[in-house]
Amino acid sequence: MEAAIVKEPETDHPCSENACAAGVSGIRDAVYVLNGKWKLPLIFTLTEGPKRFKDIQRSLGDITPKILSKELKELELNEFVVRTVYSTTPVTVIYELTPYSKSLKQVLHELRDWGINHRQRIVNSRKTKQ
Amino acid sequence: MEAAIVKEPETDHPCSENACAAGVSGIRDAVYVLNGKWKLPLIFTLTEGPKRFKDIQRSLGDITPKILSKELKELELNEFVVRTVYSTTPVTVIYELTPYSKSLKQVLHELRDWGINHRQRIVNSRKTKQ
DNA sequence: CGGTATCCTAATAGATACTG
DNA sequence: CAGTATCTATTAGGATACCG
Repeated sequence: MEAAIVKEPETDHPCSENACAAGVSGIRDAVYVLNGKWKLPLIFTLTEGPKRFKDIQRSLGDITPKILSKELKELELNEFVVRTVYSTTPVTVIYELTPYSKSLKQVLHELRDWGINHRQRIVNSRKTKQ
Repeated sequence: MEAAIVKEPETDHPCSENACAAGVSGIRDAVYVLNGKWKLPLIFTLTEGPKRFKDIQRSLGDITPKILSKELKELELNEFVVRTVYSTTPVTVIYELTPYSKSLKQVLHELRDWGINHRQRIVNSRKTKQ
């Protein structure tokens, strides 16, 4: 993930015949840039508006500064996030989504709804089991 | 990921105040079960219909049998996939999506479209840069 | 074909402490 | 506040070989 923005799009998953290719590799390309436990939640929380480092940390609950820092850098590299420094004392740093990252709106929306639903399903299934 | 189906839904990401919680934790719950490089592509390829182990492997391009086996087991545990064995010689094993996994249809659709688009964006940006 | 077994690397992630 | 440094544990993922 050192320079994902110029990473060769994976043209080399030799799909069985022909039709399957586009779909599977579309998904793979998406998963590739949105990898890991934190990127999607992080982008999602920034859809609520620009936030400071510490605020993002609080929103995500239990991410350590080291990981958050790394994730933010990757998102910057891939042009999802912009970082702005204000020379207050102490400095204020604001992270916000780029216009491009708005293209993820539908994905995030669907994923969030599905996740909420899925959790509910698990909770229910445990109730009926006992 | 040993028994994700009974894993405690993560109620413990102490969101800053109130409104942010539902969204972020919805996303986190979704990412939690759909984790890793392969689950989404794997589910996607099965939306094309039931497939055999080897066929799935080919569809995904470069997944090793060990990883594929592990991923399929996790998807079975979480009730996304059903495994059926037919007593031919040699045996035929078919994997297919459960009705529940159809609930991921919109997610997969959006993600695939986004991925295709994202790849195109990168290709274009490289052209204009040179 | 449908997997396991073994070995291995690299990425992920967290704890804790510290700095400008 | 906004991170970095260090150190460590866990996991993901891959190579290769093999088995029924």
